[in-house]
Amino acid sequence: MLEEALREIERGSAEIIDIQRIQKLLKAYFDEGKTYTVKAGFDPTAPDLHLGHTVLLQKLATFQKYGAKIQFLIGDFTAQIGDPTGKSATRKTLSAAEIQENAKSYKEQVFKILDASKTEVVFNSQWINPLGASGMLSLTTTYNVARMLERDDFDKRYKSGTSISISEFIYPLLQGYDSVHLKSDIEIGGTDQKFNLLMGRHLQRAYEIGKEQSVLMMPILEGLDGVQKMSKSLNNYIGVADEPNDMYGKVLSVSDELMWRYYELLSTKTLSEIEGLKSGVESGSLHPKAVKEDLALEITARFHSKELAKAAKDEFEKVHSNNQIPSEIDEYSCDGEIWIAKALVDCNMTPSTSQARRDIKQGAVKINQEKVNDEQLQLSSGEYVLQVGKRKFAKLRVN
RNA sequence: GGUGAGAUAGUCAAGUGGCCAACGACGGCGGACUGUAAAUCCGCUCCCUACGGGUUCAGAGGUUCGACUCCUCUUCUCACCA
Repeated sequence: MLEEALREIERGSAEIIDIQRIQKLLKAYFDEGKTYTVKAGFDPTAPDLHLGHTVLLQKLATFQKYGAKIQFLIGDFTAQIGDPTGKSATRKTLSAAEIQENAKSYKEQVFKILDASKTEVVFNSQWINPLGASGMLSLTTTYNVARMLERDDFDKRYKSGTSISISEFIYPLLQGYDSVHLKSDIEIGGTDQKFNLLMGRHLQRAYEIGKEQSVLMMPILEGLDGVQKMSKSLNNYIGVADEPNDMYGKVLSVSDELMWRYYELLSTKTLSEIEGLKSGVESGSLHPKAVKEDLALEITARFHSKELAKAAKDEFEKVHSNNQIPSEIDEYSCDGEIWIAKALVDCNMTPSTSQARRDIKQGAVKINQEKVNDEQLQLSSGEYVLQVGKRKFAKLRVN
């Protein structure tokens, strides 16, 4: 049991510092039912979660299974500074109102994964504000500028003469101080957070609270392309708020290789179950597509519901396996005869008539399931189902 | 503050007077093959009812029959020096 718990906790992690302590905590839980705390900090700047963010949440959920109390920290104070990690320029500050708003939507999304009864949501302004100038001052005596500048990002900016605000030096200290205040046993975060996470250990020692948190770092999740990190700006993400059909389709579109990565980091299946699936696929007794469908179902169901996930699966099969028209498609109408290329633009299916012509030339355009060959085609009055490529559909009524 | 280099389509990056709507790579889109996979192969990739026309190569002027290519100024980026 302890063995298995450890395996699940280590699962997918990039680096763990002081694993022995985690072992001890787990042992105390299994032997005596003692709980412990796991802290994870979230920046309330970006409340639009995608699956990349849920990797951490998933890990927290695993900890919850094995006796952890989660300290879900919303860095409302620190967000006013902005984490300098990986940034090449000083960041803008957010207003208090914006932070509150973001924090709220955070909470709404997060409890789809975490067990609310074992989670304490805390805001670090609660203890940082009372710290006062003197508290802040004594915090700054625990570290020095030379070591701060060892950090890669600071180092680069320092050498190139780019501005580093003093407040940015404060950021890691405050994040570390959170661990002091919360007396966290473990803190988890992304690999990019290593410096900040270690600061927690340093400060816990400096403040002599009698423990030093273990640190568990999770890797950055790859996006749909399987290469770059999942992010909104690269448009290779699966959003937590995505529609069931989109979500299901996106999961199914990842490569087989990436599927295993997603299983490891996103699925609630146990490691041994996943091993079973893997050997099933290798031996040929399981079709990779079926395994991927299960993953897509699981993920869609988590953020929506079992029923909606099943419906998304059915819809998907209808459209893609059986080449039928989706049940819900956008409808448009226009007056009078219309040129096909113009119609495609008007229905938001192509960005320009030039593109529309190219698509027609390449045989990508269908009307009522029939391929269009004539670029000059005029649509007279009637109802048409337009299709470009495999996935773009629209219904057009010409009056 | 001084000197030098540079700014080209979504990104990177060729082109240094006409052959340039601009090589190539990546990305994206489409087609074939499939499991809407991946890999692979092929095509497309500024706009316009188009064998033609229009607007593009940081911005503004200028030279020229003709400029992405030459000159001037402006803005921004980078490197070296101080």
